[in-house]
Amino acid sequence: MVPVSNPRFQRRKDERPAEITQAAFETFAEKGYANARVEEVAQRAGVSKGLLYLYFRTKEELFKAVVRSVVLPRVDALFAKTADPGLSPTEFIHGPVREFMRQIPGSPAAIVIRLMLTEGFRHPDLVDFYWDNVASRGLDAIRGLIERGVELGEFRDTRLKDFPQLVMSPVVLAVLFKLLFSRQSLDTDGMIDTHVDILLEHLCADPDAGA
Amino acid sequence: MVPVSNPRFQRRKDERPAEITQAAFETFAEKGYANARVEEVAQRAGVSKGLLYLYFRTKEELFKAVVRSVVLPRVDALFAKTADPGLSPTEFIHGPVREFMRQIPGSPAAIVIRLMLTEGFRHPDLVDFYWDNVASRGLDAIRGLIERGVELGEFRDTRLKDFPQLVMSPVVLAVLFKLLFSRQSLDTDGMIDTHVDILLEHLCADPDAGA
DNA sequence: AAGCTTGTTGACCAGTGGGTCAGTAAGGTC
DNA sequence: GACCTTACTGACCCACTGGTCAACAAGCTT
Repeated sequence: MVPVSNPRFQRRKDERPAEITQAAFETFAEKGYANARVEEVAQRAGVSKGLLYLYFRTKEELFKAVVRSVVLPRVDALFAKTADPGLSPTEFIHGPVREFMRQIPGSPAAIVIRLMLTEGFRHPDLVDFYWDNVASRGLDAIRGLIERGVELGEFRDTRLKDFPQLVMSPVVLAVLFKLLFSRQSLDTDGMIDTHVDILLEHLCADPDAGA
Repeated sequence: MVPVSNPRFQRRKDERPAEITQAAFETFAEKGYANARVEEVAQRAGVSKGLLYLYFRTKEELFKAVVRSVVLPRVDALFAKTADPGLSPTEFIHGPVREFMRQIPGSPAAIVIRLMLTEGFRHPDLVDFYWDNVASRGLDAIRGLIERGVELGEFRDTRLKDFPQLVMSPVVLAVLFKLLFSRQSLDTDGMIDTHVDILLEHLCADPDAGA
């Protein structure tokens, strides 16, 4: 009559970190860093708090692991799509770029952005990581895209190429708007479409039209 | 030999709230809400913690008082300038609006924006306050400005008027960028100028030029 | 200068939550 | 099946901090 069939727990060394990381992401997403209890993370992962501390030295280490594990796969997937050489810069912006911008609000990326803003300046090395792996690479990609369009004679050579941030700014705003003023409705897609139209209009304008 | 000349404290009932509020603003700005200690706020205000709790019932009340006291004067000052009737919409955007946008990053408003983002969704009534008194009014002002330009025949009638957020989005981005990636340099003024140029170009474009 | 009001202090309390560790048992090995 | 390694548990510790309150004294009034 020994309860062999019902062990209190299983040893699953390899799976634990990912499971804990996932639970932590959910908890941080709901509560933010400071208000997330390590105990709750452990519970969600179906694990004791002690075990969590076996895999992650501190709460801060856990937080960093979360950001890395959530961000890196997403970014890599995105940059994989970027490598589509069959489209002209105009088509590329009007297609994949616009689609990408539409998807960010409402995706886990939005939560990561919020976490970066919320907790970022208390974790400088995390910000550096984010800059190197996400922001910097993204801005370079946009700049490169514009420059390619200029070389091809498709785009005008304006100062926009010096400020690739301008391309993404409505996306960031949309993320924050929905996060903060969730009570107010905002047609995110419409806003992004309008923005993309304005940008393409600016880039493609006939230089001889005005003066 | 009674130390009459050196009283341990002075009674300054009227000045205390403002002084405490100011100290709290500085502390919240540096540490964020969760990491700011009430004790530290009291010390900065040159006051005991007990006295602070005489003027503010809880830490949260204190936080709300801070946001109100910092935001309201600024917003009112801004909307006072807005009432300049001597400028055309184009001139108005190119002048006061652009100047306003340039000033936000680097002003206390930036800190308030960060605080709203950081702590906002744990203080819904504060978000409502901010929406009613700042965001909503600002967006209405921009929308009104564009519509006036359209009526005067100065601007094209495009979808931009449905998304006044687009006008402000680079400012928000600049604030966050400087806050987060303070290590990276960003020519905020140049970016805003470029943005304003693109917008005015879009609004003023000769509708007969293209097709 | 005595007496009163009340602005102000500072020691204190209690809840919270990050982090620890002695002990337990899963599940291999021989 | 005896033995060993170690993944895992859960009770515990304690630093920290938001909030309280009895006592104190500034500075009026008379």
